[in-house]
Amino acid sequence: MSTNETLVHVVVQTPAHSGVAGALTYTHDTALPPGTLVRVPLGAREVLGIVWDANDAAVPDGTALRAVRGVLAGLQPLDAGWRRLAAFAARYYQRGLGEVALAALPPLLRDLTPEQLARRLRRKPPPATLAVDAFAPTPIALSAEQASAACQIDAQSSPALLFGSTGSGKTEVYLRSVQSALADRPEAQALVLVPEINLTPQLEARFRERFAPLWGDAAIVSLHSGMTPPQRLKSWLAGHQGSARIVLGTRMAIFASLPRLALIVVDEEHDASYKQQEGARYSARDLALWRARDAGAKVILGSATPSLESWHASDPAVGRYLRVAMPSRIGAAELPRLRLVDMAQQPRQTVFAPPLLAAITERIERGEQCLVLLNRRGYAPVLHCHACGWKSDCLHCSAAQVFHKTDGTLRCHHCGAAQRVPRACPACGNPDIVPVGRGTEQLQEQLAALLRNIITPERRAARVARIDADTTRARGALEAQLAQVHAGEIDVLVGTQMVAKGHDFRRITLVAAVQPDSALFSSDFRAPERLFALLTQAAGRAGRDGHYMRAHQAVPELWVQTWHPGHPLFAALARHDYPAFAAQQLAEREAAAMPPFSHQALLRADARTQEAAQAFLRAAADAARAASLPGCEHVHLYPPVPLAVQRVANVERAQMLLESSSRGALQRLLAAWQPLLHAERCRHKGLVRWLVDVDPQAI
DNA sequence: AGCACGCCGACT
DNA sequence: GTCGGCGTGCTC
Repeated sequence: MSTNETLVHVVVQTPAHSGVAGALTYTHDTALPPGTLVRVPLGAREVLGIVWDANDAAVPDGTALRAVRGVLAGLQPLDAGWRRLAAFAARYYQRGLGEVALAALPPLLRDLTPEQLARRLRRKPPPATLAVDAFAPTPIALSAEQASAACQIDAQSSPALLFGSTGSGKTEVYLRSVQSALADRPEAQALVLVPEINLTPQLEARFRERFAPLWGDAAIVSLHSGMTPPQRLKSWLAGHQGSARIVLGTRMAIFASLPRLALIVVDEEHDASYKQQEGARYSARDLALWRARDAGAKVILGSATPSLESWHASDPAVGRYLRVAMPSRIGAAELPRLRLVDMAQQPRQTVFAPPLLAAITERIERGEQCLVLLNRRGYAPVLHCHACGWKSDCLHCSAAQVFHKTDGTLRCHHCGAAQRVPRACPACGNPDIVPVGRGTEQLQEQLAALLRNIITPERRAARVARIDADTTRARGALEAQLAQVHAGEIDVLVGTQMVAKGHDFRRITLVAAVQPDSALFSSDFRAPERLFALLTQAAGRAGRDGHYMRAHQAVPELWVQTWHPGHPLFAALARHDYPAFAAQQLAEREAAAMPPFSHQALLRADARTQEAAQAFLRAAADAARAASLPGCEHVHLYPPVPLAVQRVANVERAQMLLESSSRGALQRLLAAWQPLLHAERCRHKGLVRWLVDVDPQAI
């Protein structure tokens, strides 16, 4: 190394399982500030890297240092706040720093040479399309509740939990908060997270309408995985360079580079989609709280059915978050009335109980719309041969292949394997194989048959449509289908939970959940919480438009078919009493020392055989105890168990639950365990991989 | 994870 | 003779 060369520490995308965990050391002819993006040689490749603070980078011995190949000049270095966020996420979720930091950048940036990036940056003159002569945004009159909520949130610096029932106008409060956070500080930025890609367009339209006249069209950008790589890079750069003042996005947007972050909004904060389920298994909601605190920004979590974690944190006795309630629907719209159908009182094999069918019919005849929910795609979850007992089991997974009648296939929803439906039983040749159970396809078919003689006020036959992941696979398909519903061309909409979230259907007055019971007695302790949220959300689709409801003298209803009408969950649901439901659930959780009264992590192992997977987990636990790792005595290690779907794509899966009353102890154990797990891995052949899931959202 | 190097079967 | 199968092993 010549005297004018200096060492730089660079993180690159090295996987957690490789030996290289932290930063690698390179040479460069000048010092580079931390956060600078560089191209460096790595083995035979040249990869993107981020110059990192040099704290404790292990000085390599023996290996010859290589030189930085190029610097992505023209880009401000990623600031210290962003680097702290990446470092925290890597540490907390037990992944490599390089893996987390590089995955947080737009993919296109990883592939561009410095020259290509420079060209891209040059191509974009700052679009000063500020619509000076546009109308100032019409100040919408807030309801007293909204005004009070906005005011309370403004006055506090602690995180706010905006507890507002569906249709209470939470979005308007977000808009006000964004406005007040950005109005006085010309550089300040806001980040708004939504659970699903589907929800970004309507939210973006709302924000654009309000703020484009103030700050220009370029001030609002979206960031989610549905965008093309160039679009994503463009939005990311806009946030990084400060030209975007409002970034709307899904969970990945929590890692956007926002040097002047002043506010983070997490809409529908209870939604499970905020938890990443592969790679670094982060919770964007939890990171939002961390990032806001670190950046000195305000954070607002919004939900009609908050997660019990957030609800507990906002308990005045706990006082970590400020709880702000908005119980009323705006426009004097009523909350739906709950109609429970006791399936024990219905004829055997009932799909639609007669009173429900009558209610749906009545609504159609009045020109209103209905939404029917069933959380199962396809026609039937399994095909069965009564002659020999054959079932349409997937060859590669411990699950049945689902019968899709529309395209005549059997499909495994776990590994994706698909095949044509056999004409006869593959085992015994019996031509009479029958579908067992029901999916959305079948529901749509049966409803269409049951309603075929029903005539709408426009004197046409009733129409039943279906929206689920299968009908919305094509680009723009969901928008097209929603437009049909809005145009009144559809009378009954059958769908999975994807239609229960967020969308505004003005003419839907009845929502029905036909088969929600499985969640009542699930082994997952969060299942009731999720069911309550789903049914509340679904009910929220009905009767949102007070004007429409009054004009039609319509009463919004939520119908639930159940074998357990006496279940306390339904009593709370009927009263729209989330606080009572939450109090009862929290009491149970506290008694059983479950989250939020304890902290959990999962150690999962995937192997060729279930025995190998469990053997690895047992050996890992033994190693931890033998080494009496820090935190070990305060963490309970449960015995390894197979996952609910034990085998997927010919890989056997097992997991071990770790539980502790101390988050710190759990974190210390996991960190100290990491090297032992790496070492243990080599001794277990047949082991495919292992991974850690901190704060798992399902166990 | 990539991407090498490395040692054995069916093709121009 | 070589194109290519995927088994180990390394990346500052």
